[in-house]
Amino acid sequence: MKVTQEKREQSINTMVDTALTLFSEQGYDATSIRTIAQRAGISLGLMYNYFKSKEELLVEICRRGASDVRVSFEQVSPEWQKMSAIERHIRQTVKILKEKKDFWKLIHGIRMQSEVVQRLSAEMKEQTAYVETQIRQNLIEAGIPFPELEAKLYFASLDGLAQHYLLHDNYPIDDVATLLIMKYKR
Amino acid sequence: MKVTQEKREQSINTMVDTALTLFSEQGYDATSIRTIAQRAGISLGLMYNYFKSKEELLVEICRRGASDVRVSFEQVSPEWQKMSAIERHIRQTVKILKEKKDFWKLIHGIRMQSEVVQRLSAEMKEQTAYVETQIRQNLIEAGIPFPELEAKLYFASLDGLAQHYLLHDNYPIDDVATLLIMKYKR
Amino acid sequence: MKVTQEKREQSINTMVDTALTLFSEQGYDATSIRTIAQRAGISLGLMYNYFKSKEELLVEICRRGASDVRVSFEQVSPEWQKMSAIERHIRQTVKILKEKKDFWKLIHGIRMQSEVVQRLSAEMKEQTAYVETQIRQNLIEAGIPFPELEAKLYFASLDGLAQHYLLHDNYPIDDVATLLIMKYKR
Amino acid sequence: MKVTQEKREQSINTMVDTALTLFSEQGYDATSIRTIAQRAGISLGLMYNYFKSKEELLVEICRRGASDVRVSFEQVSPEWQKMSAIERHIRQTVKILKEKKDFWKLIHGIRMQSEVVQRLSAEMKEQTAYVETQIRQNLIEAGIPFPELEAKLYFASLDGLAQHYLLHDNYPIDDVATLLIMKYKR
DNA sequence: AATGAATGAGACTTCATTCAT
DNA sequence: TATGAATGAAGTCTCATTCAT
Repeated sequence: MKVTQEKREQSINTMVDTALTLFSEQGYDATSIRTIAQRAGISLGLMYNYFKSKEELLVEICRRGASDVRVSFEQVSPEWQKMSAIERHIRQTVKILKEKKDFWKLIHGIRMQSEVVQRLSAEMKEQTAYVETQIRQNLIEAGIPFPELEAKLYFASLDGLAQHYLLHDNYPIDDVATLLIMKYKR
Repeated sequence: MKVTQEKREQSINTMVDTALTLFSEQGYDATSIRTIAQRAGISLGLMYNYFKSKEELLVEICRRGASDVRVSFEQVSPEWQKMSAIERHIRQTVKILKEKKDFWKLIHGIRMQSEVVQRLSAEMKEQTAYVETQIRQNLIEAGIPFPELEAKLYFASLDGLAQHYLLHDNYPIDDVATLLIMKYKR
Repeated sequence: MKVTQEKREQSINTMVDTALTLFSEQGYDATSIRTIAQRAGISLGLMYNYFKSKEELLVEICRRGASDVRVSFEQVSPEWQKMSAIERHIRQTVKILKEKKDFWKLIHGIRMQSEVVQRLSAEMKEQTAYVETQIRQNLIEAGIPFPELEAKLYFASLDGLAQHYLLHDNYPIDDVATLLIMKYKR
Repeated sequence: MKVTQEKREQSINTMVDTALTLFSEQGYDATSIRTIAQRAGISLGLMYNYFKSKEELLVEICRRGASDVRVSFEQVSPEWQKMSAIERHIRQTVKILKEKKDFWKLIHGIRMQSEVVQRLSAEMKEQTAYVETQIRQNLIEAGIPFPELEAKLYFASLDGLAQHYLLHDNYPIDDVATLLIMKYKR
């Protein structure tokens, strides 16, 4: 029973990891279930013992990704304690981006078309609503005019940063992030 | 002969326009040639008289899009004469974005996976290299440190702005753009 | 244009005929589209140019079958003019059964499970409602008690006859039909 | 040991009952072994410890159904003693039909295609040959002409009755059966 | 005896593309 | 030039069945 459970989870992990890699490399649509199965070293049919469909597999990948984000935002490393909310947010975003580059490549690659990802985005927004509130609060406290618009610009900039990091090799994300942080210092 | 030529061009225009609309609505992969032909009111086979393949059609769409960008950047409206290079660049970008929303939705929707679009991006970069130089020059002249990085941040921010405009309904792009411009005033 | 139209119809006829034969031999579920295509000498994909799905093909077969029934019931051969409504109905039913044995084998083979066929049955009932009225009227005029129940028994008997004819080789349907007719003489 | 034997039989009973229910609801082909196992609350693999295949399971269901028929025909309730052979046969048939509606729905649903059921039908004919002889004898004694054909018509009518009872909700089978019986009175 | 993970053939369906007319 | 019939590879998904534990 326990062995079975373990085997099951191991298989699922293998599938999810392989799928994520391939999805991020070739795109969701361009990756066939057969290819995933082959690369994962399992049979085609096994996928369907655990996931009702290809989309379900995508959903699971997203669920895990979202979970990782949540965890990552919850555990603030000690050295970041004294940072401003914005600096911490940027640093954390960059960290997550680097750690889960595959996942974010997948997300950014399909978010314009996929309903799944749009649903996920909405959910993640809810999760990180607290962070957003902090950011906005921070902008207000800094006496910055138009804090609402300013927040929009902030998120757009950070998103663009992510996009370019995912799109270009050797993008100096840390340096550009530092520059962005400086814009909001004092 | 000339009439024929005109009919030909008109057919092509219809095809390209219809394809662009559908691509931006449903995505490139999810749109079939048959659907395009039906919506364009022409026969399936005719598409292949004008375009060697579906990808060729995409290429043509991109060519036209790139051309529009070039034209748009060349003709500077009089009222923008006295703007700074950056302000002008942002305003023009926003203008192009609004005018060709379909096109940009398509581009942003597939640029992460499609080689075609990556090639196009490279080409467009070459086209707009002059603009980029101007921007960088402008940053330098403004005495801003790290002009290279600063340019990267600038383009990332503008790209993020575009992304959010394309992604969200009723995005107040003009206001956010104004805010971005203000960052570079003086 | 006309040629195209003809080719189209010819292809469709071939498909429908082949499908009907195979469906009646092996059953609807057990017959694959691939098999139909092979036997019809056409490519697999062509089916889907004309029929949205396997079920749609079944629907078309049923439509044609129902149409045949309607036509058959409309044209009463001269020698049947003087028959009673019931005798004529039985004779016509037997005639249709023999002429379209394939079709009826298919129908009787799947009517217990298939919604398609149940819908069709309902439609055909509407078509032949007039006949049913005639039968019932006839039973009433013959002074038979419980005409409603009697009509039910009549249709059940006729249906059972059909069933056994379709199920057993060399079933003497004409003789049994004659016997049934005699039950309702005078 | 005996306990084991009992458990075994109980498991088998559960499987057979569940399978019968599902087969009659959705049809034999449309019901998967996995679904049966889930609904029966046993594991997928266990089915194959008791039945070599899905068809074997069908065979067992049919065996039991046939056995029930035999038993039912053997035990004649006292009140039916004085009925004619035909009246008794019809009443018994209706009784069996009602008691095992699931089973008969399954049988009637697949008998046109399934070899299994055709084999079973043949076997059941042998089993009930005695009854048939009685019926035929009865028809002869009643001085009815063409007793062979008459027997065929009789069985067809009864079969049609069954078919309509299985096919339509609230079918007044008792009343129609009574009417059929009356046809053979005296 | 019992479990359910694993398999792979095969079903339906879509779609870019070709080609005869 | 224009049509749409025809093709067949490839994709997703199902399912009876096997087998290690």
